[in-house]
Amino acid sequence: MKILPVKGTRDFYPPQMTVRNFICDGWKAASLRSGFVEYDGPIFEHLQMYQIKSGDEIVEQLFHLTDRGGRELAIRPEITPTLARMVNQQVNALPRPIKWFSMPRLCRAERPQKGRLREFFQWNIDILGVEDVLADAEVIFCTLDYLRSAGLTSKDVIAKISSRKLLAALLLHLGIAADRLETLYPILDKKAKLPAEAFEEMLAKAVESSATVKTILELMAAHSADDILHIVPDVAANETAQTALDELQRVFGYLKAMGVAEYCRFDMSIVRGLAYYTGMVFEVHDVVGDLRAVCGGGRYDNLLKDFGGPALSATGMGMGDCVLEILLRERGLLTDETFKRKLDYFVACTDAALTSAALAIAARLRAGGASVELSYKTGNLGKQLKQADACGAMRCLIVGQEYQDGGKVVVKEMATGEQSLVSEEMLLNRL
RNA sequence: GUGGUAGUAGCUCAGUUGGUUAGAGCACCAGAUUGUGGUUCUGGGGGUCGGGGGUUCGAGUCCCCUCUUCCACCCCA
Repeated sequence: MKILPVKGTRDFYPPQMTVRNFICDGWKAASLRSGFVEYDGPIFEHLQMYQIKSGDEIVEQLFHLTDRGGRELAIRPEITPTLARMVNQQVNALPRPIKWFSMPRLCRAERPQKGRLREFFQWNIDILGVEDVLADAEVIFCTLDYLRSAGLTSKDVIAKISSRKLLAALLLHLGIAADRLETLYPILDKKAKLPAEAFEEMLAKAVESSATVKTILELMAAHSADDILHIVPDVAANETAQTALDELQRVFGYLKAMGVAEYCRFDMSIVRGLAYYTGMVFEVHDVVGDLRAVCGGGRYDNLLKDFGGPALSATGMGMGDCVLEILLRERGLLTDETFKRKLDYFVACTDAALTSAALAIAARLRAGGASVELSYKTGNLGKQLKQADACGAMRCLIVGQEYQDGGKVVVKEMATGEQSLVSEEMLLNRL
């Protein structure tokens, strides 16, 4: 019976694995450049852990199971709860600031579509214990630093940045009741995902005053502090709003100082659906705009307390591999040439009697740190050169008559076809 | 969970109103070529036509169910 792969999963054959490693290596390098240290947790956790942050609906969207002891478990659909649990467990022993990154394999029981599968990898960076917006700027910088290192320019991607604190202050200022904010966020978050009319209709249902609806719509299109002051002039006297605005402007100032300002844009329509964000929020999108968000993040100062720990401020970002890979491919940043296998040497042997000598040479080269492949067949040299070519070997060593006669091997440069006769000692000295 | 789309070799796809033993290109393996690769030529292996059921003398082709893919919703941590 033929067994099919599970819906929404991927098999990583060697070429695909090369792509995955390319992405993960880039994530890791960027994290380390910015001073983050790596952590990981178990691939499953208690189901309850995901309900704390996201409620009961979440159960339908993740893979859960009951173990033989009756424990309700879930395969992790995100790693932030694990991070919160791990940090809380050792919160008094961890040196501050806590700058951690991870590249977990996650599973979500959703219907697969473009840029979204049921199993994927997600780069997470988080800074805990820093209330200052410097940490927010660092998170955004590290994200952009990676995207830049992958070859994406400000013509390819844009970081849209806003502030939940600012949005909340503005909405309260406009007379929205505090207990209405949480229901309003998911609606505002839909602005870019819905046609303008449908969005306005949804908003009108949630907000009574049509004048307020109009003002909110104007605010959603704001791209600067001036825009906001123009739309709501009397907000200048609102202390909370002013503080939030000042913070946001400091974030942009820091991002400019770090040389990534060209990627960044203030955009009030970035809200994020989740209730738990408390400050800066941001998303990176492709400039063309036909893909879902490349990544998203923001400040979440209450989460650790919600997980039974002390109040500890936090800010972070998550980036999945699916949309990123589509984007990198579309921009020609993942080409076959990039992933051609590279091998230092291929050892060919033309006489079965010299097999041991060829093996010894290969082993010494390997001991010297070179990558070496060899043929498991002796004889037909043409066939072995063909294999050397297929392996992506830069040089082919031919162990044959010359070795028997004078202990030398033929070194053939695969790119040029140039050949030279070299002693084994000289060969090893080259390493 | 809802709607649409498609499924024939490892991959990309042909396959006539239902009609003999289902084809091509690429890839793979072998030979031409037992000491010289990328080119070329010759040959070979590889298919339960996604799966199951039905109609029919006869189904890759028509009907039903199901699985899977891709796309759009719901959701998006």
